[in-house]
Amino acid sequence: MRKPIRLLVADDQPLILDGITAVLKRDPRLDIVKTCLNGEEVIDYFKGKKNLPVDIAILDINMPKKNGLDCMEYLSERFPELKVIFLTIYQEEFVIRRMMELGAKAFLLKNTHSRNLLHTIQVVDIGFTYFDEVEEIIQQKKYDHATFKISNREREIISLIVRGLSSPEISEKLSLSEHTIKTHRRNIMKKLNFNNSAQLVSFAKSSGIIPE
Amino acid sequence: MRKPIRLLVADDQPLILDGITAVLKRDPRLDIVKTCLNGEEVIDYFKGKKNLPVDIAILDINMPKKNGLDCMEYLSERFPELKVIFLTIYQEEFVIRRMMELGAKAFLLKNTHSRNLLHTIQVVDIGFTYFDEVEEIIQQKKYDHATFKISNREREIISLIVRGLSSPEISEKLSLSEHTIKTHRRNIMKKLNFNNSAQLVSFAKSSGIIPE
DNA sequence: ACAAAAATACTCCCAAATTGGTATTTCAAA
DNA sequence: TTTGAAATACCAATTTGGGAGTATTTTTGT
Repeated sequence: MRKPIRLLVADDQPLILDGITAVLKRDPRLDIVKTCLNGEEVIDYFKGKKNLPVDIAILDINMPKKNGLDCMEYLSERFPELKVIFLTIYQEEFVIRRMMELGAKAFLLKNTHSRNLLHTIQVVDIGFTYFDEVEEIIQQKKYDHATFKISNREREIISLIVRGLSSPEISEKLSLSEHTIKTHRRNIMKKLNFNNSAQLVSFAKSSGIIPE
Repeated sequence: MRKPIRLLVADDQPLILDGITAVLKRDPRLDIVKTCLNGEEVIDYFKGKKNLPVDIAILDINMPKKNGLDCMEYLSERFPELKVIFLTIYQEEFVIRRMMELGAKAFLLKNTHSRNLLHTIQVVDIGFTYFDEVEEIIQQKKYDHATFKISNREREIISLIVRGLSSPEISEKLSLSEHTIKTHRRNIMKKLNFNNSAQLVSFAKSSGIIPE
């Protein structure tokens, strides 16, 4: 018999991690070597390992501490042979681009069926790639390239707006002039092509562009 | 041996539904009678049934078609003996209040461990209730009775705000005076205790109070 | 070292949102 | 049937947000 495929699975929700693990355990060709609840755990696991301890890492993108993309960035330097499959509920273009840039082997939306996950693992193991719905996602996106040209400061301000802070409150919190915040807001609105903050918050919430 | 506990499980993400099901199947005292991917499926399953077909329904709150709360509202009229356990990633006071109002037997955050879910099922089966972290959630926000008294019209307006419409646009769309919209907005903000619409949108998006 | 991008900060103007008060009509429940 | 809630609509005051223009400093990439 072939050697089983060694897997690492990371998801920040224990129940879901347990669930995915339970599904995978039903397949005897798979060996779940390690499960992690956040990105730091993933990195810690690989730290100090001389040889590649798993064949495939299945990573949730949105995780506390370090997200899945950050993990992969770190890991693929040290272990270029490691194959990574991403799992996420979000389908944002900038995330997909980043993921492909990093050399991910597969991408699955969380609303997939478990047989798809099992199938993808097999396919990736023998060297293929699989990107679920990615073409549709990239095509149907109306936001232009500006979307992922949001700067870190802008992202930070979006995050505070989403958390319900007003401009005066943001300027207070960041120790900046209220004028500066207004400029940032204006630039954000222009880049993303919105006319009011409700649209911005709505977008930010559904897209996952904002951490947490 | 005791009769197994008959379960219905509903979650809109197939992988997670599969995962939860796989976890539950490991316990021989449990019998997963039916799984559903949305609220309509749940209701359809009960429709036409004379006798209660399951003992406990485990419902995700945020589901397309009909959400978990709507499901329970419908089901508990016809099957008051049905025990409902809610699963959600959100912990909005509004939702919890509504859930308790409807007579839910338990509430679990999705970041719980699977052993908690198994334990909760046992506990609920013998007639107890279990509300995960609910006291903390409710305590830290002083409850204003108005919270879940958002009217249908108000809900409709929240929905339009979330979709990015301004007050003039809403008044246009609903053929109402702009004054009326302003009054509704004021009442909404007061009832939910928010100071700006970003907070409202953020809340609406997270809590799932708005049917998409 | 230099050019480009990001971050900072100011001007002015207007539209929209927020907060307060008041009042009428409609409708369902007690 | 009457009470109360919901939906409608107005007036007024203030704050915040959105749009346009400009400019300086700081950081980043080549």
